[in-house]
Amino acid sequence: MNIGDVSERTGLPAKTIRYYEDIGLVRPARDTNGYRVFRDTDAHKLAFLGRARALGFSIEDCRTLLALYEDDDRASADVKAVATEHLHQIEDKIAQLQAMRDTLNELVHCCAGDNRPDCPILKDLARH
Amino acid sequence: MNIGDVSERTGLPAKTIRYYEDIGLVRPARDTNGYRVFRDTDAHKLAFLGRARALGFSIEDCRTLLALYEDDDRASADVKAVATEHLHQIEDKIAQLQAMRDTLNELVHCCAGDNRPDCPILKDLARH
DNA sequence: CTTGACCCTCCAGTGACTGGAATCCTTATC
DNA sequence: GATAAGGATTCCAGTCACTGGAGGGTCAAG
Repeated sequence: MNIGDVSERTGLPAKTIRYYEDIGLVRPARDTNGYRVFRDTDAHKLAFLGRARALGFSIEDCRTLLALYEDDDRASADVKAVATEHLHQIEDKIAQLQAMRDTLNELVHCCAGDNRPDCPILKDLARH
Repeated sequence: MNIGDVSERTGLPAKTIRYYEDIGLVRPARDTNGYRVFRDTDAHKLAFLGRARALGFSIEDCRTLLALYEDDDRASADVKAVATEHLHQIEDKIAQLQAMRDTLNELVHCCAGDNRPDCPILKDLARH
């Protein structure tokens, strides 16, 4: 499989796949012409990475998760710890964003949005 | 006012304030010794920026908002447009994160988290 | 033999800072 | 006057996870 095929299969851009090789997440073989050759296991790993990234895991988390995935002697507790920590971070982020949204929502609703200069949004930002 | 004073007043790190000068958001005067000299209007602008950033506005949005703030002939509609667009982006982001959270939450709850290797989180990431 | 679709590497840029090195200025104390 | 602490300066590099682009090699079809 060339990089284009595996890109289509996994939905990851070829650039991203090359980058993942660069940082050691996958190690595809090479053809005599220098092209990367991906086996099914490589494609599988990349799909795994794509899904982990889609869940918001950092690259380093992905590296850890991949290592755990390939370790038959892993403890599921280790996987759960990574996921739980990540879950907490997501929850924090959601709370932050919701606070922003609530404030913004109120400000936007208070603003007439016409051609006059008077604006409660700016007033709030500039509050003395 | 030196950078340290304005940093304390606004809560922005000195590094950040220098960076904001670098990208042209503020233009403090200079003392004969080369030190930045911040007037009240500079401190005020920086506080404005700090609050806009805290609401998640991008630097470019902040630049726009600051320009609108300083333009007595602004139309509040222009401010509202920036804020509304940003609000939509935040709402999208929240929805994304909530979807991640829901998936992760379920996976985490399904995982025993013991010393056995069997793990539904990895199973989901690796789904064939 | 040419065309177009692939593939390769390498370098630079993104956003919004942040850390660190090396140096200079000010203020207080001895 | 020396010294030390604390604060100021500049400049360079790094963060994260890619992404874009230049410049060039390879392959299959017509």
